[in-house]
Amino acid sequence: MPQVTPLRQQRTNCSDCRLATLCLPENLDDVAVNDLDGIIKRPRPLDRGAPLFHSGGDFRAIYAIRTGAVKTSRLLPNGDEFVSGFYLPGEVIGLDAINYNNHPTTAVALETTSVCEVPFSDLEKLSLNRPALQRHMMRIMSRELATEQTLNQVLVHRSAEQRLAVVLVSLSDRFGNRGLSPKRFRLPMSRHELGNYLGLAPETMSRIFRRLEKQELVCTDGRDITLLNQTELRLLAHGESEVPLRSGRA
Amino acid sequence: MPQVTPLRQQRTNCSDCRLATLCLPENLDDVAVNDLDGIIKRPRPLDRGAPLFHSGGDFRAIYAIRTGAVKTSRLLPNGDEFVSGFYLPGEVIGLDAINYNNHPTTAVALETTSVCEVPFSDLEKLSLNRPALQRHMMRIMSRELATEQTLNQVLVHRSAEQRLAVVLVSLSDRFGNRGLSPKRFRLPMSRHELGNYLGLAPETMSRIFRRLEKQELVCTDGRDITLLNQTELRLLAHGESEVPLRSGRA
DNA sequence: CGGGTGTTTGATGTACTTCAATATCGGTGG
DNA sequence: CCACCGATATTGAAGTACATCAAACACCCG
Repeated sequence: MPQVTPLRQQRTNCSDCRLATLCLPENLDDVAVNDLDGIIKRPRPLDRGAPLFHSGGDFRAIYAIRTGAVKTSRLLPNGDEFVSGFYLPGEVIGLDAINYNNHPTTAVALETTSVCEVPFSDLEKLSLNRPALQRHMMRIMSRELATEQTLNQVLVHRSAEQRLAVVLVSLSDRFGNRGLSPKRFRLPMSRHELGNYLGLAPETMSRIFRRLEKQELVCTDGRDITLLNQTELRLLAHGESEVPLRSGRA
Repeated sequence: MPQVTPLRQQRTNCSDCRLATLCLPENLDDVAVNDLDGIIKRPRPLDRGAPLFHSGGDFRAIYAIRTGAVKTSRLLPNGDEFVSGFYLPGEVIGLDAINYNNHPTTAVALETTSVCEVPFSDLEKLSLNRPALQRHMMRIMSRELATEQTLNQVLVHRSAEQRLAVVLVSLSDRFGNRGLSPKRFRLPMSRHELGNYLGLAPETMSRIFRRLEKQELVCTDGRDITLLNQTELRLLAHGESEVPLRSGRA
């Protein structure tokens, strides 16, 4: 597109994107990157609360987040919402829709969010001739799978305090990998949403946060979080602290 | 291999396998099936308790179960075991190892079990030229991902009774799809293992089973299960019963 | 027929939920 | 800029589902 690029849309191709190391396979050659770039759409940013796709909606594309944050959730017939994930820049959503050809979850922007839209049929065709790309797709999905399994076990076998420690550490790592501070960050989601994700009541969230503060592990100011003692927080998250596990015996 | 096949090893290729509809993509032509068949190894059956692979072990292959049952679990440094999944004939394990190139879980046979071993590097090469196969791999992983997410929400947001209902229904469906009775089946795992998987103490498992029996939903005799009222059990499992959810409010 | 494992049952404890009320934040308009 | 409002967060008191402890019981394979 040899035309004037609006100021807002700098960095609209993969080769310039500073998230490329997270998004793209390492050993993808320039030609392949260009091909990939060719199929990617970059829709205008979503406002806070705007849906990226709806539960039950047709599956057409997967999405890589460029800026902002997204939550995915399932809506039950009775109106209950179950939050299933939070996604940050460089992360990919929609992979769980490939099999049934429609999205099991609804994805909503938690703040102003811009994404790369990758039409899946194009991606499939492209990856047929690109070993690196095919492998990358499998790796992303495999990683997601392993993460989800780990999460499962955390949620099932660990106390509220440990669950919260786990997400805080996870967010810290993810912010860190994106060049932001792993010590101080702002939660993109409400306590309510975070609690829902962890299977905890908002009141419990509040109490647990206060408990972590009393232990001088974290310091909170609304959604702003400061990790005061990462080492100890990680021990807590990994269940290697003195605190016993829930249902920990064998 | 034009040589005499031992009696035990009947049905040693994909085209004859009655699980092919579960295992293989629908629109894979005969040539492709033969190629696939060429890379698959069929090791001798595993005895009850024998490991298929170990946590931390090198990732070389994924495995499709032919007969028997397998459980996967993570072992914590302190000796605790977290059961992460149960797998039946036609199901594939090891996909979570692709990304980090080693297995996050240990897989153990719950009864005498035979598997198809699919070396992953061969599979990758093969699927480069086979759109149907590449798509199939993605679909399997996508399905696994969606399943895992659903499970997450079940475990986090639902009561012990509903969790048990969910696995029973799941097992019923899976046995049904494999040509076995969806009403009567034998659990391949102990109550302890099932409880661990669901995040429940064995004592709780026992009590919940008795509760389901009192409600005339199921009938148990050790590991033998009979589903007496599938409709109601499914309602319970899907949270549409009168029984309230745990932490159900939005 | 024993002993180890897996299951059941009861009594007690507790982590988390739920309910209810108050406090704080973030935005909007006077 | 402050007043106001709804949404979000906090705090306390009471209830409950499940874990834990302890002991009896069934089962299976030697």
